[in-house]
Amino acid sequence: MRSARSINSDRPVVTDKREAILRAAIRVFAHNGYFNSKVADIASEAGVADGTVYLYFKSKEEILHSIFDRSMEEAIAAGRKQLDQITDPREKLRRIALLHLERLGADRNLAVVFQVELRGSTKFMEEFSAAGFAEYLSLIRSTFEEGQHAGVFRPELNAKVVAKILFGALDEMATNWILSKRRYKLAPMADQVLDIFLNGVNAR
Amino acid sequence: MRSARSINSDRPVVTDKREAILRAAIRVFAHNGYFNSKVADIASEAGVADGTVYLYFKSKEEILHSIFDRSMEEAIAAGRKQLDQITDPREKLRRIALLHLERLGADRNLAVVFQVELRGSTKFMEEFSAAGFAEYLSLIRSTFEEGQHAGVFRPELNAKVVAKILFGALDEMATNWILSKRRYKLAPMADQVLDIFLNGVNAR
DNA sequence: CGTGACTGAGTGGCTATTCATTCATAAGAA
DNA sequence: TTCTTATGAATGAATAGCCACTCAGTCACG
Repeated sequence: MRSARSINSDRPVVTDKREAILRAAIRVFAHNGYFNSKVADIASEAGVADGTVYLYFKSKEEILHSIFDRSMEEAIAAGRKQLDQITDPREKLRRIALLHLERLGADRNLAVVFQVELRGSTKFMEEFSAAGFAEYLSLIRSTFEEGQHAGVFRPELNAKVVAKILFGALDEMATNWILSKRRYKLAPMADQVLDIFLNGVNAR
Repeated sequence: MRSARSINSDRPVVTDKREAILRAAIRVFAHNGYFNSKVADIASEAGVADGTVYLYFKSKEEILHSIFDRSMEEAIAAGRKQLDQITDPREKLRRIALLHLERLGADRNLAVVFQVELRGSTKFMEEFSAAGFAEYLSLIRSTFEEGQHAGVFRPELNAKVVAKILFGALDEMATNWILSKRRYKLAPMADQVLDIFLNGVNAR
């Protein structure tokens, strides 16, 4: 067995083993929690030796970072692309909410890492907050502000607060979905949230 | 120096050292995170020896549990008491939201433990979820249902989902407040949340 | 052969928990 | 009051176990 290489690359192509380790880590973190997960567990879940993990990642912590960075990047890129097609701010927010819950609903393990493991320390929270969450929140906020200018949302509302409310509501849907024993589809909750939310912020 | 004893008690009064350790733990957990906190740190912060911690708590984990249990108990008791005085469901929800944010806003360290450290593992989440969070969510839900029966809230809404939305919004206010560098009062956010929320769920 | 990806046993550092010992105070005796 | 003994809260050094990370060696391939 050998790892794939791209032509003209002087380093191992990052896709093969690296990807396997990342996927394994998501599963292991989701099951045991970040702090209770051993690097050895991740390695064996990925079908590689302990040491191999360190050929692709500097530390256990970097694995968690990579999971977050990659997923967030994907999500935001996918989001922006879809939003370009839409002009109505209400419809944009609906799409954001739907994408949010669809993405988490599609991979329970990833959702656990996002909803639970990434929240487990202020250190992570602050780092991640700086990176992705803040950008995401501000995407919601600016969309809302568009709507205010367009006259479809109540102009006296504080857009920052509104963004947090919507985000918080969606976030709670996701967390509850993870913790619930009962299995149901997450994505459809988006409409219920939006129904109430839009009713609350619509200009009358 | 001696530990306080209640009259006719054959065991050390639990308030003195135990309380000191609990308070110290809140500070230490808030600063370093649960998993990065050493029992020795808690002991020294509390001004006792390492071993003393184990005279009052079975394990490090039990300390975290105790923090949660005691705070949650206090909060729910205080909440129920205030709610008894109110009949209008809208006003009840407003009071719940206010109490929620006032309590967290009053003690930043405790808030960090609640918003961040307690979320750090599915294990904790599930245990705590079973105990206190679920009860809290259902308090919100049943209050909302009262309002539906009284005809002040839209009857077609799913009360469970509505409860999660309100909780999620408040929860996000608290988390953001903790992570924010800027200092502002948390409690007043309750009104902004309720404004939008009630607008969203009011029967027209 | 040469290369370098891969291996996995071993190391070092760390820390939750234990327990033999100390000592302040209470209780009893004179 | 003063001395003696008993009690158990408090201590903190020592233990025991864990686990992230390293590195000397293997091996498949070109």
